[in-house]
Amino acid sequence: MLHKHKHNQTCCPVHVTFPEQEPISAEKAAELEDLFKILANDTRLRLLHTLARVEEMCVCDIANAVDMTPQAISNQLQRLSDRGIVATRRSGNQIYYRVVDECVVGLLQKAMCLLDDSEKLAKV
Amino acid sequence: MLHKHKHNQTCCPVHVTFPEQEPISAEKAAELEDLFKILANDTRLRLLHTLARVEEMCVCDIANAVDMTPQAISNQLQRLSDRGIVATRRSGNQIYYRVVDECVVGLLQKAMCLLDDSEKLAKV
DNA sequence: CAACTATTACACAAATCAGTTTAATAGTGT
DNA sequence: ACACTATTAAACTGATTTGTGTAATAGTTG
Repeated sequence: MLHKHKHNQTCCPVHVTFPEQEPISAEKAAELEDLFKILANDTRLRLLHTLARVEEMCVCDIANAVDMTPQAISNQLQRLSDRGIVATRRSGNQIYYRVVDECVVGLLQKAMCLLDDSEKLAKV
Repeated sequence: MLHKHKHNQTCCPVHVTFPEQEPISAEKAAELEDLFKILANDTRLRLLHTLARVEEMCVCDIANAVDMTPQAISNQLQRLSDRGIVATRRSGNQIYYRVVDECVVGLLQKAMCLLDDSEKLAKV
């Protein structure tokens, strides 16, 4: 039952080790917590995934895309903007959001891939 | 100011796109949220990082390593165990924890790498 | 300026969460 | 059986978070 790794996965490494001997610093752990926290919300994840597939999109269009109110969307876009993950551009009445931190999207992509892997494993 | 990507980073892809045209499903977003949530806590991150560097470790040793009470540690280890990220083995009085989900550790490693990248960028 | 649209700001209520405290459980040694 | 250690369970508190409702702001159009 412990033979979890079939070596036919697309994301998971066979074995991960941390080369450094030192434990992670409390400061770095806090930074990591912040990073994961911003991704630990299904609304923000859907916003990010939506924005990652287009050049830019205005709030009401995003709200329609995820079927939520513009207020709720604006709340979360603000948080993504505060972290520098997305940025805005005003054009008339609309405010257009776009992804500027590709790294975070890369992390999201990796996480989605991991989930797919475990689903595959679960089906065996 | 928008030229963020210097192409000398170690983790961040230059540009990430999601090949699929469909938006992420609410169900998958919820799964992702759960995955990131478990990582969105500095205590759990320190536990994971500690465990990823050894074969296995008992609760009191982990508690010492991160300088917290065994009760607090046990709380979080339980949550990691519930998700199948770590597993336990009893030996006498001690209960030894070990990492069994290397994928999650891989995600942690990638996140740490991203943070290092942004620090490097910030210093420029 | 007035009416309208798009977005954000703010206060709020419900839910979730982390660490503490206290108590219970499991195993060891005498 | 008893004392002891290691770990977990359960209840509790304070803090954080999310979407909602309402109001405010910015821009457009007539």
